[in-house]
Amino acid sequence: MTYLVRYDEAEKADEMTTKTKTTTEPRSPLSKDRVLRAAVDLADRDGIESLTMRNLASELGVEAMSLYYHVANKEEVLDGIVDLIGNEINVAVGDIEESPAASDWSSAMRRRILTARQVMLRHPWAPGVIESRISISPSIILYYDSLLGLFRRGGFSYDLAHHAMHALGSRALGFSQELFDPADDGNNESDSDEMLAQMAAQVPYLVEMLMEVSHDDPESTLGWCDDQTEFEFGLDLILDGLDRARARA
Amino acid sequence: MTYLVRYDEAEKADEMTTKTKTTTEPRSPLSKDRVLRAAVDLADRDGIESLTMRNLASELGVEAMSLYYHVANKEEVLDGIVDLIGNEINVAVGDIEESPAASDWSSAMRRRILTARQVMLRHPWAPGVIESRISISPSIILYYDSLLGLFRRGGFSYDLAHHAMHALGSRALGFSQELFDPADDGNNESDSDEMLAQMAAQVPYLVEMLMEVSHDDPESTLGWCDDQTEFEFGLDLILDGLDRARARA
DNA sequence: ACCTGAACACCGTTCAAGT
DNA sequence: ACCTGAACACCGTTCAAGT
Repeated sequence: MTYLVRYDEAEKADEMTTKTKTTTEPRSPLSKDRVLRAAVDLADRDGIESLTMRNLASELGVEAMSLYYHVANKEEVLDGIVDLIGNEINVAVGDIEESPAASDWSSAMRRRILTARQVMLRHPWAPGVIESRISISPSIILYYDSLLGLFRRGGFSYDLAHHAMHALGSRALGFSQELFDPADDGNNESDSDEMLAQMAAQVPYLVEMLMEVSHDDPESTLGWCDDQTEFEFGLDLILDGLDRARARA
Repeated sequence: MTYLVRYDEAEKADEMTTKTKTTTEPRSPLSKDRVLRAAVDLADRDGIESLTMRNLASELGVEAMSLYYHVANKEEVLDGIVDLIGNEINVAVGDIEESPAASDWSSAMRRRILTARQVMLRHPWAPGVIESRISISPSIILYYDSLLGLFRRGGFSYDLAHHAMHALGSRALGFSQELFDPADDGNNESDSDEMLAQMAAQVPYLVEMLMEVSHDDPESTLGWCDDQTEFEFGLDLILDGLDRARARA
């Protein structure tokens, strides 16, 4: 009886593999890979704060303690899901030509980074988890190495390429954690004009700026106000600067 | 008796005000400000993971539940300590001349940002907490407004200044969360040569780069491998790019 | 007005025990 | 080999009660 219940719960989380199984084989046993994939799905669906060991277990139709047979602890789960995201990036980026003309390193890198960004937009929790990791994921090392290869074939010294990777920072992975989202001050548009007038005395430049510019496409926003347009502006600024530094060297 | 014990514990956390108090007055009552300052001290001393309501309370010689009389919840504590850091930045930045020659907006901003970075280096937990906040701190809004003023007086349109703030991202506050710290793979130097040889097949460029370049000053490192040299390289790259964009406009 | 004790609903994790 | 029940040491937080 408990058995059947467990089966039903697991089926929800993993319909496809279950359907193709023979009916006598009750459940494919848990594996580290299934645990990690379920963790990504859970974070995608309910947010990273819902990713607790207990929630993750129940998603897999299992008790929390069973997870510890497959992963050492929650840190290993977090390391693991970052690595899955890294794989997703590497697959997505795989289609992009590897050896562009040396003069064109910049647009090749641009395409890679914007592709990585597409992956991040599918997993909005990923930037935060990536930044919380102590050791770096193997798949993301591979991604970095591919960027480094582009720099090298584009004529960068290792020294400059090293600076370049640092200058890109998290932008290399397609995101830039923004710190200030004027749209997210908890006001709707109607009362914001009044609000702005009151703020003008304290932060005159900010208020004037907000009255002139505004964000347009909320769909492309990743967390704060890292929207597509701003991301590309910053990215191109850096890529241009790097190309000038390369030409100078 | 319990009374005296409480007094002694609290004195440790706040010697100065206690010393100047009359001996009949036992304790200055808790206040939101004292709670927040104790929270900053605790995070500075023992790390942000030690900042629990129970730890914070005992630091103040009080029970955890007492804190809730002064702050609504832990989120308010975190918002509050970020605001304290913002104040610290504004004080440190206050000495810098406000109205440089228009042509010199860049070096004036550079000084401000590197000053903000000094504050961050004193509070290594601050970047993480800042990025975790939903609403922005008033003191940091003030800081942003001062940067915006520099852009404006330097000849930037609001539109370009807006892009510029986004391009700077967290660099405006003096940090850039780095994602990859090759030095932190858990190896000491002796076995790393062997290690590198094994990695070479998978990530050839990375290995070759690591053999050529290395980080030198661990003192200037903020968390990952955001060291002073790399931070300034990235910052100058962006500031240069922005100045070119301004001249073009 | 300010602080507390007891309790609640959560965490991650250990360990001995089940099949 | 794989999973579990009970328990532990922590969280943040509520609420009625103390002074």
